[in-house]
Formats: sequence, C-alpha cells, structure tokens
Amino acid sequence: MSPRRSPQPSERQRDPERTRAAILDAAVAEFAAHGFAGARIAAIAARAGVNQQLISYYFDGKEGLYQALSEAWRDRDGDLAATATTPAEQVRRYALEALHNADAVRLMAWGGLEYSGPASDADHRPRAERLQRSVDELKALQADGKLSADLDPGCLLIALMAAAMAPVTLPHVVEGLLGVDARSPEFLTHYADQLALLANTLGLAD
Amino acid sequence: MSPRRSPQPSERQRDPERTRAAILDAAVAEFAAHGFAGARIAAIAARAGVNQQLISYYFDGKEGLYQALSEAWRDRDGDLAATATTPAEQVRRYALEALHNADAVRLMAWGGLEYSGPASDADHRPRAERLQRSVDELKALQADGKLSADLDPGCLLIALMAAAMAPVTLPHVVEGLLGVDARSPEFLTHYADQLALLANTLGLAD
DNA sequence: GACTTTGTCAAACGCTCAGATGATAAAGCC
DNA sequence: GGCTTTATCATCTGAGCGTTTGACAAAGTC
Repeated sequence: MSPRRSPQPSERQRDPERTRAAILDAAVAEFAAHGFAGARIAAIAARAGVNQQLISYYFDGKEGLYQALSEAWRDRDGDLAATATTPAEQVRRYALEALHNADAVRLMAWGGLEYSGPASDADHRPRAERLQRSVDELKALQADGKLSADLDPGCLLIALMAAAMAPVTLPHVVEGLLGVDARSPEFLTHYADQLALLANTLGLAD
Repeated sequence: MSPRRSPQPSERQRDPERTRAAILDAAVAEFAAHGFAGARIAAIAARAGVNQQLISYYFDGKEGLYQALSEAWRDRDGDLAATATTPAEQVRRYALEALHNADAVRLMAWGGLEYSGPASDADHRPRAERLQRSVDELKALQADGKLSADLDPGCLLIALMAAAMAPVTLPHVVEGLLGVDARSPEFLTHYADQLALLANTLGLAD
C-alpha cells in the first residue's frame, strides 16, 4: 500500500492552488469595488487571508495580477448567451448579471473608463467573437423582417449592453430619480423585465 | 479723475478668479480622464499652470476640489433638454454629448462607479428634478397611446441614458466589435442617429 | 507711505503603498 | 535522515503623492 504521499489539498498547510485562487477571488472583489487605481493590494491580501508579498510571488505585482484576472475572466462571462432562447431573453439575462455577477459587470465598466486605446488584439477578440454571434442573430431577425432593417445591429447590441449595465453604471441616477436602491434584487429583476419588454417592443422576441 | 485702482483683470498678475477657474478647468479634465483615485493633483496644477499648493488654498485639497467641481457642474448639464423637440431628439442630443462634452459624460460615469451609497439629498436633487420632467413627457406619450403603457417610464429613461453613454462606458467593446474608434466624430454621430432611430421605433417621436 | 491682507511659490514633511530582502518552515526527493 | 525546492511570512525600502510650512510680493487700506 502506497504511503500517503500528500494529504487532501484542503487540509494542506501550504497549497499554492488554493492561495492563487484566494488571491484571484479577492482581487476580483477589490478591483470590481474600486477600479485599478483605487484598489489596494494590502486590501486584496487581507481579504485573501495571505501575506501581501505572495501577490508579487504568484503574479507580477498589481499590474500582473490585474492582467491575470482579466485573462481568467475573459472567457468566463459568455455562458449566459449560450442557453438563452430569444435575443430579448438574452438581454434580460444580461441585465440580471448585475444581480448574480455584479463584480463581472463592474469590472467591465471600470475597464471601459480606464480604457486608453487599442490594446493587444488578443485582449478583446474572444469577447468580440461571442458578440459577433449575437450580431448575426440580429441580422437574421432583420432578414426575417422582424427587426427594422434601418437599425445597425452592432450599435443596437452595444446600446442594449450599456442599457443592461445601467444599474451598475448609473446607480446614483437610479436612486435620485426612482428613489430605490439600484442594487436591490427587487429593482434589478424589475429592470431586467423592463429591458426584456423593451427588446420585445423592438422585435427581438424571436 | 480717479486713479487706476485696478488694471483689467486679464492683465493682473494675481487674479484669484482666473486662478480658481483655471484649477477647476484642469480638474475637470483630470478627473474625467482618470477618475478620483487615478487623478493627480500635481497633474491638475501643471495643467492649470499654477502652483500645486493653490489647490489646497482655494479648495480644500483633492476631496474639496472634487466636491466643488461636482457642485459647479451639477446644474450645467441640463440645458440640452430644454431646447430639444421630441424625446427621440433629446436622446440623440444626449448621445452627442459624448462628442461635445465628453468630460461631463465621463464624470457622470466615474461618479456612478465610485458611488457608494445615498449621499446628501441635495447632491442629486437638481438632476433628479430635471430628469423627472423627461419622465413626465414619457408618461404623456403613454397617455396618448404612442408609447407602450407596459413600460416603466423611469426604467426606460435610465436605459436610454445608459445607452447614450455607451461610447464612453464601453469603448473597448465598440472597438472590439465594430473595429472603429469609439471616440471618433464619425462613429459618435452615427451612433447618435442610431439611438434616435431606436427611440423612434419605440414611439418617442413626439 | 506704512501697514494689513491676500495670492503665489518653493521646499519640506509625513503618509501611503507597492515592491524587495532575507529568514523560516513545510513538502518533495534520494 | 539529510538535502533541495517551494511556499509563506515579517520587515524594510524607496518612490509617489497630498498637504503643510514659511517666505515673499502684489493689492488693498488708511
């Protein structure tokens, strides 16, 4: 019988995988909350329950951590579109991301404002490909005469995306105008419904 | 003949008003470009061509400057709605703000992401009142049967606002998907037209 | 014309924060 | 069991940055 060469990873005192993951998780929360400039690696380390130096050990400092995080999340947020039925339903689900995946939405919003210029192509291509499929769906609807042919599908998609992110990007406006907490589940579901309704009105109900 | 008590303000060597204004202008550019956490008061002072210390002298440090800036801009961005004819036209003009008033749009976007919770009521009331009038217009359209009564006017307005800001909040997506510079006048006008078209489709054409 | 107030600047201070160094111990290997 | 590699930590360092200090001159006052 072979000797117990290594205990279960969960009971290990030293577990590189766990540590890496803990740092990444904490980084997501911190960067999503405060953006790159506002994030503090001391806060990330504290949240992850590890020594601050490990961030330099595993990743290459703050910048490297941010890039690693971007890579890790780049391909992760496209699952929702796969299972959605109609484009209108896709819009609703995208809006509901603010409820179930608020950090991802915030990261995208920070990324937009911090965006300075065309980075490496590889950086955006995966997302672009995924979105391109949505554009194709819209074009198909136009071919069927269900969606006005005057509309530029690309612009429409971007408008819907931005609209879906509104509770994250404009919480102050939501609260000032409607007097409700933009992050509350009640508002987020209501808003997602409204957006789906709006998409239906445009003819995106398949 | 009275002695020349003071030369024209423009030739003065020391002109508090001019200095204050220069700092505020520079602050708008810097905060719009990098957000609060990313802004550097050294950069603001350099841009304004004044000594860095004057920021503490006139305003109360970085925080105070940001608040002063918010106050100064709070009532300034509502003029566009006044002269617009139809709601669809309002939407187009709002989208074109990204072209003529990019800093204002970016400041609002940063403000949304940096927003932590209900601040002083006075902070958002002026904007809320202005937006409330837009909501009233939408309600009137619903009463006339021109706009679907199922839609929540408040949510619709917020969705349109966020959509109009898309070139500012999602430039990376625009460039990844459409392959064009999200800040170029060509795209911005095209996008504004598209958004007006979309608003028309919804029934916002007066 | 002397005196006060106000606007401006250069330099210094102190704090925050990201990254480096070196010590230490656990894990893997023979 | 001894050696090497790997993971982790406490502490230090150096740079960046916001603010304070103190000097000084222009503008205003009598």
